[in-house]
Amino acid sequence: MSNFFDKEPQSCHGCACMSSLFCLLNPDELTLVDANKINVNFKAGETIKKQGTYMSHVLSVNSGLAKLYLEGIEGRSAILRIVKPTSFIGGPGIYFDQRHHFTITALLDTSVCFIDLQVFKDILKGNQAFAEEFLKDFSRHVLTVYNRLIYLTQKQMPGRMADAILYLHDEIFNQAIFPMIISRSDLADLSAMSKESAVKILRDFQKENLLRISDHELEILDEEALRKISHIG
Amino acid sequence: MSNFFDKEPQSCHGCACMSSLFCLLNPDELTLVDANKINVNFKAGETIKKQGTYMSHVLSVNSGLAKLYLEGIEGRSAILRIVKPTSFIGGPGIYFDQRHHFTITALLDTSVCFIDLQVFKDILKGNQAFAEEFLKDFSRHVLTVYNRLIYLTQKQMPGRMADAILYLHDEIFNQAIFPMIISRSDLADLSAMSKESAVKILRDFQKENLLRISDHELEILDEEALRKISHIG
DNA sequence: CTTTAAAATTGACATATATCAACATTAATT
DNA sequence: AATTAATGTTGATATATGTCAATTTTAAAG
Repeated sequence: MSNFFDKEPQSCHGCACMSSLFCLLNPDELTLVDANKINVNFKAGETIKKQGTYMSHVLSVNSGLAKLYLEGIEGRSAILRIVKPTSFIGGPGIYFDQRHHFTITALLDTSVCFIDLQVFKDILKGNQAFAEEFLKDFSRHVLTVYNRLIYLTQKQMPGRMADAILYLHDEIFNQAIFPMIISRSDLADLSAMSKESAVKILRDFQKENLLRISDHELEILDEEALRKISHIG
Repeated sequence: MSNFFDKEPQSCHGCACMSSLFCLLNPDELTLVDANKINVNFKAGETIKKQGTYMSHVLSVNSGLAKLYLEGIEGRSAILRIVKPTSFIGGPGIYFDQRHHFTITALLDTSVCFIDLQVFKDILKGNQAFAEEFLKDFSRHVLTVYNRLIYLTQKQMPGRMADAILYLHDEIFNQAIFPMIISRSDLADLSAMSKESAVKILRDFQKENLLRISDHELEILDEEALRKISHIG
């Protein structure tokens, strides 16, 4: 899809891919970011950041799609969020131990800007509105994790899968039909079950005409029923 | 246990109960906190803060013990942490929506200071070291929630219960024998299982001489074995 | 001290869920 | 087009876990 000519101007000034957080920077701060960022393109499937590594930069996703997940026990994963453009990605390591506490993998070809962590922190110190918005973003993330903890531990499989699909609908794609770029294994990691169980639940949902998965797309046919299943648990 | 005469000086200056975060305040800031805080004593069982209510203050636990939990589905709870003195309690509501996103209940008679949120925020703005420590504390909390999410969704009951007990040992009491002030129901909420299952797992642990629960205390008899169960899952 | 309420305990049972192994389908590579 | 690898699918089976109902123990209240 990308070729030699579609490269961006490479300047943060006027960058259309800038995540909303950075809109709060003044021109000087933006110049500083510009001078201390690296832009990298990842192919689908590639690892953007690996849990446990040193955090030298914070991230901003310009285009594409990625999954952000905790690496758990014996190779199992818990997906915390699907990252769509344009999103800022920091994490608890910024102020705790300068490590990444989750792994990020590209689901599609994905363009990411890496912004020097020290520069980012310096700007945070000097720009109150920026700092507040950063904290708001982080807090919102924490709330989604609270929510995930509840629904993953207190609902059973159909409710969890319904929540995963409604999450994709409400937060990522915002339409009843969306491309099925998330594998059954990913859906299992989003809803804390084995991939075989995920397949079976999805089959049941299709039998009951709640949704359709074919031609690389997922269509929600009965949103109300899905919400009901989510609600019942 | 408390009587008319054991009241504190009521000044933050030189207060022995101050949580470590507030040690980073200068005298003027501390005076400001002092003038905008309320101290309240709760009896065991009382609700200190209720999820969903407006966040007018942040909290500091001076003495006693409390449980901090998410209210989930159909009255079920997920305990995020046991709060021991002296601890600061903020939460994602500070910068997101000024609401409390968890409920806090006293497990013992507990003394809490409520510090005006706006005053707290104002001090954060002006004191960089204080702000950094606040963020570090919040980030540490987020990491424990990540950890909880993994172990609650990827381990089975014996591993989860072992983790709950080791959490009490490592983080709260720091000794092999500690008072059993946490009910079976609380242990169930700490390890995401029914209280009947919690009872059965604890019985098994006692049969295998991993621990002893009697006379209102819990003694860890075989820490290594517990850690092994935690590790295996 | 007695009564009542709350918490803990138990076993039987139903069911939710993972695992396994085999197979089918699709995508990637040569 | 052929081959390989990855992903998806299925049913049979074992097991983990919750629910229920009955009972005991402990704590609280009069």
